[in-house]
Amino acid sequence: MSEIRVRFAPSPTGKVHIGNIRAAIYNWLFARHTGGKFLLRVEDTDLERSTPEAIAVLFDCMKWLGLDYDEEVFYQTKNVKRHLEVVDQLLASGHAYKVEKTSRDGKTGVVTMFRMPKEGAIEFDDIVKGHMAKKAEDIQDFAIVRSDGSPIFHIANVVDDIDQRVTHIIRGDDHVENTFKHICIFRALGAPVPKYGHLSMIVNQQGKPYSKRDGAAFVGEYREQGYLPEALFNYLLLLGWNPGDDREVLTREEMVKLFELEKVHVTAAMFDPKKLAWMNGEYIKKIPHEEFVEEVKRRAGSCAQSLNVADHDDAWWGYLADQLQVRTKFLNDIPAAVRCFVSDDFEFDPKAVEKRLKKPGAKDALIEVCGLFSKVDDWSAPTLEAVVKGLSQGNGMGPWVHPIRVAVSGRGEGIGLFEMLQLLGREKTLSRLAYAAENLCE
RNA sequence: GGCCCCUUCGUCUAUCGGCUAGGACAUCUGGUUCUCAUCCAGGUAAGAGGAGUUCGACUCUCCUAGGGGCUGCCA
Repeated sequence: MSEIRVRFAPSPTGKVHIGNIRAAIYNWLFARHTGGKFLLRVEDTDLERSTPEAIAVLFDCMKWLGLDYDEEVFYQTKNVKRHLEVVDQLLASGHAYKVEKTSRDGKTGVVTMFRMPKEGAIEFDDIVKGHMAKKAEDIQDFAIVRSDGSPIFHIANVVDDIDQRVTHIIRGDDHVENTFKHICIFRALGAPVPKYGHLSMIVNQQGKPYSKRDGAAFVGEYREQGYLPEALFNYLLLLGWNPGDDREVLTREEMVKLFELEKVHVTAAMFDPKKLAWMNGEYIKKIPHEEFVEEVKRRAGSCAQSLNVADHDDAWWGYLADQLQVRTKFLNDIPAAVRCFVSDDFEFDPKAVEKRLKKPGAKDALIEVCGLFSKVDDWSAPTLEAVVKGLSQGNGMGPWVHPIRVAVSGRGEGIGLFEMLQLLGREKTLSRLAYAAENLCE
């Protein structure tokens, strides 16, 4: 048996759909698991939409997800001559014929049709869907060359698969009906018929096929929203496959080792943004410390133009990142969370102000801690906590903690308060407490 | 309309004739805690419906219902 060769064959439209990229993931995993080759074919015959930019977006998405391919990229447009040669072959052998047809939009012209067998059944064993059979009489002859002389998908696809020596075709469910036709072309050409595996669709929360109207349907949008490629990859993989045990968060190595196309589900799976979000959080927690620190620095820069990363030392950034990491669900949440640390220009959440500062006693509490804090020599979280603990006398620090938090950060939630104060430093803390007591309390 | 495919908690799924139907997300309750988050403990929640085969069916067969795909000079 020769080596396994699979391909991902998208039309570059500038957007990479998640259903499509899942097919790429399954192809990639199948190739890596079996030690075969994962090929990329760009079906760029639609000259309107397949621009260099669109192709760049495709490459970018694949790189982002770590879908590396083997061999040279195969461009369908470069194989048109071959497609037409094969059509001549089919014409000569009687498997194809020309006929004058009128298209739906009323144009009349001569197209080349593939002649389907008129009796018997076409059968194949789909790796995911099982045995498939269809009576030949139920399938009409179909066009393979347009009246303008350009080859149509069916012939181009089959010829390219032959030329790329593809052994397994793993693609979307919407191609099952085409498979019966394609098998007939392979046979007419005397070429070996590849094995097929058809993947179910991903549906939205209404149970309908996922479309661009359902919010994030394109890979690029997840990237912009701060999802990690590993999380998207893992989530998409789980939509229709599982390792057979209770593991869900898997390393790339485990995925490659455990993936089996035979275990891919036949049923459509509903896309659940909540579970993806959870998984993203899981992956964020797993980011190595140093890497997360860099991520925080980078994102912090986007919320404070005047920020000079060097204003703080590595220990400071490391401490902040540690506090943040466990609470971060999306990388895009980072700027808002760090804003009060790197800039004095931050928003006060009206609800938090209402709830914590506009309350009787809040002003006095702030003034009181402000006085005590100003006398602290050792400006560290434990010391500051001891100060507030002393004030509360064991009755709960809430009356002090909440107003302080809102006063210094503008928000009702965030990292531990005393860690926050330590990071802010004495000067910022005291001036913000004084400002809030004076201007925001009643 | 015709042809093909599918149907377990709200969602993703385990189960390959023995099930007190398991896990995860979501949700709810409680614990830890200065908030949020994390973490820990626990709860609610499922075999579309109907026949049959069988000692026994979620697992096999058939029918019905519901859902999806295809039915182009799109891919």
